Amino acid sequence: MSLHRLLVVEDDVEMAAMLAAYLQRQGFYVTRTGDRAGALAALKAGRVDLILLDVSLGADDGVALCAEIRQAQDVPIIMVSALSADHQRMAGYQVGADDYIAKPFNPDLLLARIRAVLRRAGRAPSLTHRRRDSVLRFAGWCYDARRDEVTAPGGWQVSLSGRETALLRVFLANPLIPLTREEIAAALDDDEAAGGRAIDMLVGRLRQKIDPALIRTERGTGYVLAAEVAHDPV
Amino acid sequence: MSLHRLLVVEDDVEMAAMLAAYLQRQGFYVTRTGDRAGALAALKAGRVDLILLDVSLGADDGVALCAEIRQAQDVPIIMVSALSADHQRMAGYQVGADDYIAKPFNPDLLLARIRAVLRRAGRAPSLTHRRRDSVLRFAGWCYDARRDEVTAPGGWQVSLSGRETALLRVFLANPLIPLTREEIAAALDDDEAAGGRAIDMLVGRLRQKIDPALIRTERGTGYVLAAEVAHDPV
DNA sequence: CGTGCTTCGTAACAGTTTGTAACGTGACGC
DNA sequence: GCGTCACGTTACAAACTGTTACGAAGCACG
Repeated sequence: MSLHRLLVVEDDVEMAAMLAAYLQRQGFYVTRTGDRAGALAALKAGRVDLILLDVSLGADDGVALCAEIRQAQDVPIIMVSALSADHQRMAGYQVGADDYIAKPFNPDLLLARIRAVLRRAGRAPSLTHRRRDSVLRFAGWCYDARRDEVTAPGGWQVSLSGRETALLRVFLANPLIPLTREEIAAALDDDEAAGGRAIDMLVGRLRQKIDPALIRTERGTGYVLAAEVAHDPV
Repeated sequence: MSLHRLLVVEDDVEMAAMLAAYLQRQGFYVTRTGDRAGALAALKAGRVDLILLDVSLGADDGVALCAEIRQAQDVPIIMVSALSADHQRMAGYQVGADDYIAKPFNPDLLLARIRAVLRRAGRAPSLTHRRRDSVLRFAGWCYDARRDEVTAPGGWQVSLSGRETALLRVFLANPLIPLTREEIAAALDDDEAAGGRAIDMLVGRLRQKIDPALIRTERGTGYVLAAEVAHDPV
């Protein structure tokens, strides 16, 4: 079974208890908290698969909290609220909520929607690298992940530095998806690189060694690998 | 910009037309169909980023169709229905829908939920139409989406900047449809541009590079691409 | 420990892109 | 005809990016 970990952020203790009991019976691992500080602490403490976030949290604002969480993490968030007006719902979606459920709600319907979001989130690609033990082909080029070797369409071998290889792998893991400098820096586990122009330099050097047209610039945004990638299992 | 491809499956022609027009103005590439056969054909023809699926399709059953599609593909599906009872919603989620929206609905809320699902699905804007309709012809001109190249009727090549290309694609996605500045800004994912006269400048620069007569001004309203667009499969 | 090489970052410069401001011009209502 | 306002166009400034140059850090080797 799933054993997903849910975080219920709800300041109404009775409501939170009922919700937690129900969800636990449905096979989820539930953490409860009632305010912003508790939610952030729980997120810091460990991985959370989905957040049920009440909009009205007493002193704290659920919408603002949603935005705050979303800035740092891509964790699925379902907002729960007694406020059901369209503009209030849209405010929730605006700050990155995956769904917005008005109180009172049918618990079974909530469950269905939790499952729908979890299913979808489970398949979302992340910025992490994929399997290393394969050969990737893109636009006539070839990257052997086991040997860290890059072969040009003509058969020539190109030697990349460690950092260039890491960058290439980031692109290969996210083909045709525009990546910001911040995302690239994060994928390289190098937060400092996000500040200066190190990423630009790196991209420039990689471009010089492989086909410059393969990495396109998204002005004001970042860079994209302009080719599809085929994974050859070996 | 977005340029996601949506498939609207709706047997009420008027409703479908309104929906398609609205979504096109929001910068989506919309395909319409009214029944199961049409939906399956569209899915077979090319990649679709999201399906808006009406539950009541005359002879066909939307819920069954959803299940059928889900068995074959992981494409995001939002069900749309006049049936808003909880058990009917749950039936939708049961067969793999990502969201379920009851009619009548606020178009802006629908838009927010489409965006939420697309974001979670992690789909890069579909490049299918680039491949399948990778060459668009309009009034003797030609736009190769794969290379972002524009060719004049005489055969000369015109080089457009990124933003000019984006604007041209917005027009090509909405031929003969008058677009307000706000709609263009929205399609360009640039809310700031709606305020000043950036859109006017952009249109002016695009006009200068291609035939000025191709983009007509709707005084007091916005601009129209004054040509039909043919999609050349490649 | 010094030397030479490679790698990788910052600084600086130039070319391009794009928005704002300003001004003229043409269209529309009267 | 005429005033007003939307729009086209020019000029300019700011931002972004590619590229070069250069220096620091790491590493192999004698």
